[in-house]
Amino acid sequence: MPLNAMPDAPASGATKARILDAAESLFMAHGFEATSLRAITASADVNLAAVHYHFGSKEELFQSVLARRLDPMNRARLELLARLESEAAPSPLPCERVLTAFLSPALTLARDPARGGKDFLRLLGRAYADPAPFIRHFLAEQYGVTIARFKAAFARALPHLPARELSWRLHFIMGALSYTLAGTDALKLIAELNPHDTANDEVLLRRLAPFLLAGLTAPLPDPSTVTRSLRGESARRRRAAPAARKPV
Amino acid sequence: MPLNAMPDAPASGATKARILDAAESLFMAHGFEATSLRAITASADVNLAAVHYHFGSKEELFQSVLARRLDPMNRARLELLARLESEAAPSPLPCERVLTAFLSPALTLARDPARGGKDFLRLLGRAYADPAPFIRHFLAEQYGVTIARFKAAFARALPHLPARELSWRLHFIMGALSYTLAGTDALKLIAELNPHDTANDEVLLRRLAPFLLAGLTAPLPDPSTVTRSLRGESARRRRAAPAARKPV
DNA sequence: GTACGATTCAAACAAACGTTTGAATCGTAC
DNA sequence: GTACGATTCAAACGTTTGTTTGAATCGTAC
Repeated sequence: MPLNAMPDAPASGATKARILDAAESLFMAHGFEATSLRAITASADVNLAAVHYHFGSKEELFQSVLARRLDPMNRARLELLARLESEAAPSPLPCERVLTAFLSPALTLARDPARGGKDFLRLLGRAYADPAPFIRHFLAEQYGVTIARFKAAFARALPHLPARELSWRLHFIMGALSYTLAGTDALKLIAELNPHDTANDEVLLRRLAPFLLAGLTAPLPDPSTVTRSLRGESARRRRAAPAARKPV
Repeated sequence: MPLNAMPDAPASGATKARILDAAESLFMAHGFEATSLRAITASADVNLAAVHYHFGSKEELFQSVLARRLDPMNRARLELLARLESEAAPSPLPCERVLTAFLSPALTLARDPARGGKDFLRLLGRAYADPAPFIRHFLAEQYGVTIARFKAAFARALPHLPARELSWRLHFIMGALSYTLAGTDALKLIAELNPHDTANDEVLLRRLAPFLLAGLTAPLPDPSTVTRSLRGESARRRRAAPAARKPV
């Protein structure tokens, strides 16, 4: 009898893939430490030892879960950036299009080739905030060249921006992006974001992009602007010369 | 012999505080799940059972660690906002000063009353991304009124911005802030941010504020702007009508 | 059918976990 | 000094953890 090529057969050779799917979902929901291998293998309906047979350890499983989708996403980012740059040549690619090249592959992934796209992005958002060395090393290796490439593209688009300022702003962008992707129900903290919005990642990124672009192209900070009113001497100055305030 | 009031005595009544300090540091470094009570009590040099005697459980200890600094910080935020608003009355408080009222107490905390200020902010950044129910419930209760209050202040400063758009942008702000505060060495991913920068939180927030302000006051998103080039038809349009691009 | 590498399985491993217990100790009021 | 509540302590509780083992099973080539 033909045992192979059955679409929903649990005993097919897809044990490895089923472990990856279950692990992705559970790691996303509870984090790396709080997810046990027994919970994963039970959810995937495979034997406990299968994880070590196919992946070697829990940490390697986690890295495989990330790499399965991160790898193609970063490749798509680099390819899209190269394509847009060659189209715009010889003039440098404008800032908002570099940003598009960075965000849109994430959007495509969120819209889910196969299943788990959104779960994965939330997992990725969590991984960014995890200080575990094996996670940080993995992300650094996986993201290093991509970030460097985009940083160079942004530097060309924003020649007036000092390199260190650009580094910080890319850091802020990664923060807003990963936090948004992590999509904890901290949303409910803020307000009446209806379920429609949270479900539609395209709407989400269409709102995120202008926000990030504005921050990226913001004027350079003025040393006296932000921390001025914090020491308690703002009352008199505020009333005396309100027009002296900088239009940040 | 006078056993009390010794500054560095390990046997003083400060057992509870020593547990809080050690827990704050270790929770920051390894997260909630990956930090064991045995590691905490060993670091604090107290008996293992002291945690349950003084706090009841590991989860309640975690909440106490957060509340010890979050409570005063949010109170300072609300008081500063009220002070600035009353100074600006009857005109509404401008956007950048509402943002200042939100950020500067975090800066003050980072500059460390006593010790552990920076460790705590990194811990808080991690907690934002943690989906554990008891953490989310705690943060929602702790932050609910503060966020609502600031949202109202921002709404007065930005009357043209739809309420839902404002909610999203506050969400992005929380993301960039918490990710920055979490301060994982993802910094090293991006670039040559020298140690001086990462050590100086004032510099950090002075760079974060203009970024966030620009995003907050960005023009409303244009439906066709962001996702346009993502489908693959951008080449012809880009060359044909470059002037049609919106100056987002 | 027989042999063999790849895979799955039930069972057990030692270690670490959060939590509980009950006695020992401390500080203070009588 | 005696009594008492608050606190500390060593030890053990039962569970769960990641990992390992060795035999059973499968799929395929001879």
